[in-house]
Amino acid sequence: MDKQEQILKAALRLFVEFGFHGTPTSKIAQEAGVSNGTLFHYYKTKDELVVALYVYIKTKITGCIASGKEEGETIKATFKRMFVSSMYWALENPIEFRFTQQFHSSPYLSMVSHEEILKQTRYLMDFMQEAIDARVLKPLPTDLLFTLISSHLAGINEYLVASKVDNEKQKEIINHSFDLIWDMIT
Amino acid sequence: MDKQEQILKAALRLFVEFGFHGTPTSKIAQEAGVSNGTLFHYYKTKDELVVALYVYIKTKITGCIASGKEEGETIKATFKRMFVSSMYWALENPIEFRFTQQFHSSPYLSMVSHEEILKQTRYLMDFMQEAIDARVLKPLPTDLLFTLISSHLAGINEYLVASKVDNEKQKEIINHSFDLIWDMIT
Amino acid sequence: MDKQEQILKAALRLFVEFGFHGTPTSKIAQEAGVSNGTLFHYYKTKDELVVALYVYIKTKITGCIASGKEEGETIKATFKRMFVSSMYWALENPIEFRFTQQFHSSPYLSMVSHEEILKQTRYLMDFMQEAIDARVLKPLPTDLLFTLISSHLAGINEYLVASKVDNEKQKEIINHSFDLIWDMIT
Amino acid sequence: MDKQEQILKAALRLFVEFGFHGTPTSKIAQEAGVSNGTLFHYYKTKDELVVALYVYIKTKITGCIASGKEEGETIKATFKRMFVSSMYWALENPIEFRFTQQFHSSPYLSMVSHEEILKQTRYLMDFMQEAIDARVLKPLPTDLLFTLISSHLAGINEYLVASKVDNEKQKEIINHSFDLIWDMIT
DNA sequence: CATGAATGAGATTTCATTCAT
DNA sequence: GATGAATGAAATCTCATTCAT
Repeated sequence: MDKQEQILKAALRLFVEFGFHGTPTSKIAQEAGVSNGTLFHYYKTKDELVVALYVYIKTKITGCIASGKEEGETIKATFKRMFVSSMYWALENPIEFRFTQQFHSSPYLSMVSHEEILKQTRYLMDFMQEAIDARVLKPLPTDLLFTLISSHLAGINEYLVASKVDNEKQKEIINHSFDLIWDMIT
Repeated sequence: MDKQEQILKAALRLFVEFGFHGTPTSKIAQEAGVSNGTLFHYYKTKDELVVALYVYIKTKITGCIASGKEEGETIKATFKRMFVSSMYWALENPIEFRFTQQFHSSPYLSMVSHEEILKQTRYLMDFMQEAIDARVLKPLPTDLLFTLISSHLAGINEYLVASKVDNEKQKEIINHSFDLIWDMIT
Repeated sequence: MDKQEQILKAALRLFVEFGFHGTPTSKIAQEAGVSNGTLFHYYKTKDELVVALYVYIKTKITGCIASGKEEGETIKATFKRMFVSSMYWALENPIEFRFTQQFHSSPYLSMVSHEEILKQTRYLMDFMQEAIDARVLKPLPTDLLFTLISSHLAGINEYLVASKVDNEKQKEIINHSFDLIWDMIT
Repeated sequence: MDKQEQILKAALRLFVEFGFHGTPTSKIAQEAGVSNGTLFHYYKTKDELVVALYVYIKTKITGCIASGKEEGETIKATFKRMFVSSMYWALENPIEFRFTQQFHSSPYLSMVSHEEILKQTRYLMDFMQEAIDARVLKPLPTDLLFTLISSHLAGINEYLVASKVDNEKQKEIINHSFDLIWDMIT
């Protein structure tokens, strides 16, 4: 087994359950089945581990959202595909999603290099700029659009998790919420 | 001087700057100009202080949002008044607002008693239910509405804080974002 | 009510239940129904309170043991009366007795002034010396005799408390244990 | 060097001199020549250290008392051997003996598991039961016998330590005190 | 690469004691 | 006399991090 990945997996579970500061590195090592020292062999500091975990997860999300593009898709279709797949990713990976939420509202966020952030968001930013240039989206700043959509997604997700609706209803709400946001930005 | 309030003020500032765990109680006491023991005279534990601070701030927000009601206001007007005053409260009290954001995505949230949460949200929940009964709002669950609006507000606020637009533009965005959300929920 | 006595009563109960160091002065004050400051009004330090409580209890025991002397009693009869009344005192006042036991094997013992100790033991020491002079007791040092009898008493008491025997049996054991000790020292 | 044993040794010395609560863990670590953290690496809490020290010492005493058994010894001889070796152990290891005394009359006693206590006393209890079955000892409950002998031993020890008699005299007193207790229980 | 004993700075919390009212 | 808010020294315990094996 890849010890590095075991460490990340253990860290993820524990961070979400107990918070970053509520999780000692010793417990992560123990849960991962490695020694205390090994953790620090792979990650020089605890902070580095936290950030590495964030980048690891973010990369998975970005890949997931970007995939599935079909030829000749309309902008709206692309948008919807990305919106819906983000939504389902969050629903299917609640632990990972909660981790990113926690991370965003923590002092760790400022430890992620600017470059890394750009790398993660570039794809979406570029897409939105194109959509604006094509007169499909309203000519709003792309980061405002990004923020609006993200917070909308987070809101819907929070609701779906909290009020356990059945799959049918869930699908309906997701579709509906896409329409709402689409109306907002076009 | 009320030492209890001095402690809360100091805690607020430091928590937002350094995070809950990045702020030792000793620094809070020092910043508040009281002894270490005094802090623990008023709050049995650090956790208790954090929760007390949350309740203190939440109570202020709730009071602020609820105030200003005029006779004969339409539901939409009431809604807009509350939306706009929430927005301005967040903009005028960025420290307090960031604190509540931090608090919500922290393990401390689960330490707030259910009763306390109800007390804070009842007013809005009741209002939304009435608006639904009056066929003004869509017949969605009030907690979904609440979550949607909250995350929308947070999104807009984040954007306004990040991209420092002038007052005129700010006002425009707020009005516009109200229209967007109003379209979503009616 | 005499606040001083209330404090002593509360202290006794708490010291026996939680130990000297497991009992904060604040809890004593609370339990006694007086303010924190009042406790320190009567006793300058916690140590002083502990010692005062010891002297208070010891005085009661000594008085109890010395009382009941009848005219023309033989030395053995006097001895037995004192032995038995000590035993019953310990059984009827288990809290007080346990307190003295705790006190004896604690660093507080060395805080009791030599004079105070003499005052408490003089009566018994003198009596034993007379008994030796009268060739009734073996010519052993009185403090050895004292230690032997005390530890014997403590041993029997511990046993009687631990193994709850009925009154009849209890009486029998006490009488028997007197005979044993009497054989030892005569 | 075994750091764990160094810690126990330092703790023993300090506990006897200053009491359990008068001895901060920091001083134990310092005296043992290890860091503060090391102490807590071996013993999760101070309480755990205190109890571990007790078990450590008790095990040494028990081993010492049980050893030296010769073939064909009469019950009385075995009894005397154990009595005398207990006495000498206490005299030669006054620090250890005082520690156990302190421990017994402290709230820490209740933290020792029932099993551990049984393990320590089984040997003696069994022996006494056999002696009773052989009609050598009076048919008293073994725990009464145990308590009586223990308190007698403690009493004699206290006296011998307090009144520094010469070796000759000491031996005489020990022998004599054995005769006394033997008369009591047979 | 892997280990885990060792470290020690630092955090939270307790509590005897004081003192202004 | 009585109060209890205020104090701050000190205690226990945690935990990220290092390093010899």
